[in-house]
Amino acid sequence: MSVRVRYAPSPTGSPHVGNIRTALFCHFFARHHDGVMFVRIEDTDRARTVPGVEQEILESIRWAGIEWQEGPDKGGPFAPYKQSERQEQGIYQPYIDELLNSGNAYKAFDTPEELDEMRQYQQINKKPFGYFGGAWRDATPALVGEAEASGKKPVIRLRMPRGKMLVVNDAIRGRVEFESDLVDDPVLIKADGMPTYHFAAMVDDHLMGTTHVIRGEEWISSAPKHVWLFEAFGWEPPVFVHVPVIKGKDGAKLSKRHGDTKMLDYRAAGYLPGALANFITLIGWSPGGDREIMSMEEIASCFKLEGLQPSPGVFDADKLKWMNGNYIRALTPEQLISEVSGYVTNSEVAAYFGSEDHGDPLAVEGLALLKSAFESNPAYVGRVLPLEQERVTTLAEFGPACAFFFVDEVTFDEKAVEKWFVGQGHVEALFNHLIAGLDGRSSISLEECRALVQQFVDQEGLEKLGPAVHPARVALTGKTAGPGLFELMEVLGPARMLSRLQRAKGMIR
RNA sequence: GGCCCGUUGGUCUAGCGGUUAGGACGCCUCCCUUUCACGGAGGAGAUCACGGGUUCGAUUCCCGUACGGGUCACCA
Repeated sequence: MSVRVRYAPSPTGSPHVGNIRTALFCHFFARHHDGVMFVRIEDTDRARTVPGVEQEILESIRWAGIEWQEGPDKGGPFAPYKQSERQEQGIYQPYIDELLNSGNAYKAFDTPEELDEMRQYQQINKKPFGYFGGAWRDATPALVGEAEASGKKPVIRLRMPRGKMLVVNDAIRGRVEFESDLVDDPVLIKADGMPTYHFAAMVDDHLMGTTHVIRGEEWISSAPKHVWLFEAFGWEPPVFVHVPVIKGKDGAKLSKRHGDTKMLDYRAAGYLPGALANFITLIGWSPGGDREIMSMEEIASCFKLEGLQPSPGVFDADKLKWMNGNYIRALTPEQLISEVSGYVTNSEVAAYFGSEDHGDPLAVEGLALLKSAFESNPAYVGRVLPLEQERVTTLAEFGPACAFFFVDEVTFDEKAVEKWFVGQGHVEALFNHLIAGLDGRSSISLEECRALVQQFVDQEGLEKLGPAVHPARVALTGKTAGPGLFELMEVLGPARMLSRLQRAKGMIR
């Protein structure tokens, strides 16, 4: 039987890295088995559905490099792939009727207030919480008829069995047992007529031929309800795969408090999708052995359920940065240019670094400089970028790192000026030497730059390059750290260097 | 609180009865070198949560305990 997995997000909030990791697992599993991955939108809660989120979900998984064959955006043999539409088409009706007729479901007319009271009572008396019968599980037909006649809108609940051991076969944990007496009767159809997750997802999983249900660990405690539903229908259940949650540095479930959690925030922050996808699939999954940096293809080819971990993992932002730097360094010059130009023109980037949570004026400024340089002098940018490639860990860092290439007047670092412009007797002579060598030229090669500096070193009888290189770098960039001096000189060109050198001369003390 | 799941250096992990417990991030040292970074070579850091078994032998198997997590909605 060929594998069919579903990614079934609920459009109630922006997808975060945990959600996307689940989607990644679905994708790799399906691809590994040449199976099908489909997306199904679980929007049965009308009140909590947030407009636009469905698009964000699709955009997030698309950016992550996930491929799906069927979904709300592309249709498929089991369309529609949105539960609200399936409900409108009456797809769930015959199944709830079937359950009602077989006695596996019943109508309950409790009011929310009555249920509240019940829960309070259970809490005070230290009883298990939940609907274990209430007033309606065993109500007489007469009573039900009466309630119906009075116009009350009931919910429909699943009648869980009593005195039975419910077994969930989890692909990661093996056999997990639940005493049925401790599992309460879940609502299948709400009073407004909409199905709940418990009902719609299981019916759809069956109807859509789902072979494996890959979902978050938070579902494991309701899994016995799902298993029973399949049994009540006489259907073959799918294989359940409950993947562990992702935690923040403090050990609590990843949330907004931990900084970025929205998937697309990482795009705005300058992460490459391949790096992010690589990194998050390694939380809770391992190919075995030492492999870490892997392309989507590589992961798909060796992805096995056995590599999935049962315990939660912590999201280590430092390691993500390292991995992203790795991916940036692996970019060809052409890829580098296209990645960065796409990045700086993305409006969500400026918004991200301008926001209160991630405010970073230096990034905003540097990225704006980069963006306008792309417009005015793309060839120059193309030469600048490779010089910083191995020095950044995110696309955003190209902004501040490259800024000195694009400004008319560099910003001098106080300490750098202090160290190299003060009390260094040879610096003025150095600058004059460079100015003389640069004057009148339209361009200069890396080797010519080296020769020019070397010439001064020889003239002055200096033992090392340092005393010439360091002041020159500060004069040209304002900083003590950056690309190799000769590389940066070549790209900067004579004209820019001349004006910087002149200005720096005035700062010698 | 009930039920369920988990527990290898700070973090992600390899391991699947016998290993000097391996790798990666981070940290430190050194090398390379015109700085930073990259790269390279080392280092510190784990009584494999604890206590009992099983076994000739347990990080690996079983049972408790502790700790952590998940879940107890007409939310998913």
